[in-house]
Amino acid sequence: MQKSPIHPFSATIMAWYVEHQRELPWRQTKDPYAIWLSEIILQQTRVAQGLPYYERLLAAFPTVRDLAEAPEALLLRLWQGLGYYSRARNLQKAAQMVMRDFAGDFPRTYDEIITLPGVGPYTAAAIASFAFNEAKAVVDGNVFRVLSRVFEVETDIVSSSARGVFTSLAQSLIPSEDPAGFNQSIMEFGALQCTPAPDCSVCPLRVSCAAFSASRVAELPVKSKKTKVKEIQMDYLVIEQKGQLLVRERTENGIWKGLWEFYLIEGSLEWLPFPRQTLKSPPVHQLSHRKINCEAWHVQVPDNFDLEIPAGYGWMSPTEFESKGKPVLLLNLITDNLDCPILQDISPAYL
DNA sequence: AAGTCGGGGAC
DNA sequence: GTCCCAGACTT
Repeated sequence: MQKSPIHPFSATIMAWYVEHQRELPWRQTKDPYAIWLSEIILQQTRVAQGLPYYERLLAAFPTVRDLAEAPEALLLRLWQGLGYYSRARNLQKAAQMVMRDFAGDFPRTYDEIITLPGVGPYTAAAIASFAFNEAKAVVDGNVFRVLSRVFEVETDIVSSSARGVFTSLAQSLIPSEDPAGFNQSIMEFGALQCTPAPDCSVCPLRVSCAAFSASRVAELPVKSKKTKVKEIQMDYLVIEQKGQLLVRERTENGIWKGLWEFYLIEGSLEWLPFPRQTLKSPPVHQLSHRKINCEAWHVQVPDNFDLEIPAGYGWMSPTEFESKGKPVLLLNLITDNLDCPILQDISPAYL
């Protein structure tokens, strides 16, 4: 088998990487479990935001067995504040699959790794290359940006064909000698040098970058879609009786599944004949796909009143509620109303 | 192919 | 305000 010479692009970014790489903990290990954990955390998440979660989760669950056997509620509490909570649920499903289907030994090939829930083409390529040096090119947001500019690829990165186009290109550039180094290099290059608004004056690819030569750096990559934001209302009653709170787990599919919340007002609340004290409303909770307006009230139910418990809800002590994962919206609600005594007993800390 | 799913940082 | 981040899953 003939060894193809390394492409100038690959040589340049890999040399750049040697000089400019950040020291990140998941780059110091070959443990596929730790690498997998880091990749799930970093999906659609900046390094700075994910880093403390990686340290904390790896300390709490040092092995895939520890993760597989953990209570899901604990995992979601540790994931609190990171968002995309299905990542955490899939993470544990995958850990249990590794224990059951792979005898506790993390799968070693791209084709096996991608069968794990929560692991798609990007993550499987990342794990296979970083942990096992399999020559599978990663394609993430950084790779779209770098390759679209350097080679002036105008394929809309939102289109269904984009992944195939960019994967083929990246795969043609990956050197068989060091797939892991190439993958790390191109992503780090996109994260630090070829950023959305780059400083091309210090770029080592300046002379060979097609977009720079054509003064089209700002136009690439092409991305057509713009997500529209729906505005919704979520009002809460902090219902208290005998030092307990009326709360529930969000079990339905959708936003915040697996997290816990106070009594959510969906329609009218005529069923509750008690005075309410207005709580300070958190500012508008802005998500990438939702704009959530929130109002909240505190209700003290007399000890001797036999309240009819709404379906799905139950009484819980503030201490136990603290141990559950909660949306940041609720953490903000708690933080903003610490003059309400029962809310003082719920630590609003993320970590 | 389009929609859903969080939260936050950079500009 | 806009963009997008080491994307994957559902419909």
